[in-house]
Amino acid sequence: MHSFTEENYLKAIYKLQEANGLVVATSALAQVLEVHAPSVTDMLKRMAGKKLVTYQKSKGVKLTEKGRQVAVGIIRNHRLWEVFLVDKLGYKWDEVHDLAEQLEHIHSEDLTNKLDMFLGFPKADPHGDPIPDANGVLPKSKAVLLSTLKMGERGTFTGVTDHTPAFLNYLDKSGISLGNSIKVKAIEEFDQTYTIQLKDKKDTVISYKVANSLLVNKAEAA
Amino acid sequence: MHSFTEENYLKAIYKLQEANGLVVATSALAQVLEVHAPSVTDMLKRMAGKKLVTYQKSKGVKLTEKGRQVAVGIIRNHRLWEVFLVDKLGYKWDEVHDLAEQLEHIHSEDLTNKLDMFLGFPKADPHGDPIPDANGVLPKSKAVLLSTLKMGERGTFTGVTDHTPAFLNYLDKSGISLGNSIKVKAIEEFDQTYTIQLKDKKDTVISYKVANSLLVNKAEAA
DNA sequence: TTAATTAATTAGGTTAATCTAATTTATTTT
DNA sequence: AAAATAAATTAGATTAACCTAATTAATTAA
Repeated sequence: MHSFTEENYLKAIYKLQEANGLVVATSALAQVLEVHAPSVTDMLKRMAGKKLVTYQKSKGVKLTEKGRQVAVGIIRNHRLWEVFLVDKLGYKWDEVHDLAEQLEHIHSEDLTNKLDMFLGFPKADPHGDPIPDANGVLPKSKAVLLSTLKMGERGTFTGVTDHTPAFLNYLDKSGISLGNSIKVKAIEEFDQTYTIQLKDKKDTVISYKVANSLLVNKAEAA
Repeated sequence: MHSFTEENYLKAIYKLQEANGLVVATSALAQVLEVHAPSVTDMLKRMAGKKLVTYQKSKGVKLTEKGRQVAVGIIRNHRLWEVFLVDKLGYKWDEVHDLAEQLEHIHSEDLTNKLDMFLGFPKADPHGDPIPDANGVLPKSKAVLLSTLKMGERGTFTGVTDHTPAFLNYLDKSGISLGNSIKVKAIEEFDQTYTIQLKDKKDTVISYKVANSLLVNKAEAA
């Protein structure tokens, strides 16, 4: 079995690879894992020895297929436990991340699958992030940033790109919840402030920063 | 926070203290933790430094109050997770131990308490072992071994002292389940084999070994 | 394209948790 | 009580995961 540390490296590499391209830099890993660069170099060598990553000196790392499987498995665990915490235990969506960081390392495929069933095979976690299936397949999402919509366009709010409690709380406070349909009423040219209309609600003004952190499934043009 | 290793030592010391008396021997710990004696000596010194145990060279260890609190907290976690696994995920009582050994180390009192509530504040785990409350108080049980009952006496089966899957499976196979009322119909003098009557069932013959691994709440004499 | 800057690696250490082999301390047995 | 046995400790190593300081490699700027 893999250590928690290895699993955290794998997850971090996976996420950086998704976000920024093929190869991941030592410094990027050091930053997200909150360790110093030489520790990363060290660890990557060990992980390369276990065929979890391909590592080329001073060139960065990539996951091997084996590494990707492990990484996706952990993400699956994480997101399922988040659903459990919110749906079953009554946690709020901004409270579950740290607990899920612990729970994701429980080693049992069987438990994961039983949990999945218990939760009713959810397709996304409380933040709208897709849950990989038992084979490690992630549903391809067609969601786009709200900030890419033009005047008059509509969509359904399906996820966030900023997972900080601060941002999630802001959304709660503003009455913006997953599943809401949103229409762009106006975009201020000067500072790209968005005026949006939430289903059955009066218009709300959000900053570009916010619009750029919300994922929506764009409604088909009528 | 304490490491998983420390927590496992604390739990082991707690259980040995309960079972065998005040002070726990290095060798006993080495055996249950499946490590070698010098590792135990080493660890005990470090734990004594953290005031989790009182350790006297060559004299054995005891938990401090602080150590006891941590140990009982872990046992609380363990047993609550076992209830979760059986009641919510559909595991059998002989399958949950190893998973609970992992889950017990999730660090969050709040999670433990929310889980407790979600499960309906169970008083015992699937094997009948009592669950400590949020203050670390364990309900005192008056259960006795079935092997201490005399001819004609009755009781309710409330727990086991042998938690091995093999034994638990044997009980399943024999139709002996937690909560069953049991009456001693006969005790064979020669080998102490018990003939017992299960509620609504025909008589069953069990060995002394089995009778000595079953806990019952003795019925008051009418 | 050389110089300056930034990123990554090597070298050498630390800590927790383990090990084996050797020694010391306790407990039994004669 | 001395000898034999068993239990515990010390001594010295190992491994994973981290660190700082020094060096080398890669990138960017002049």
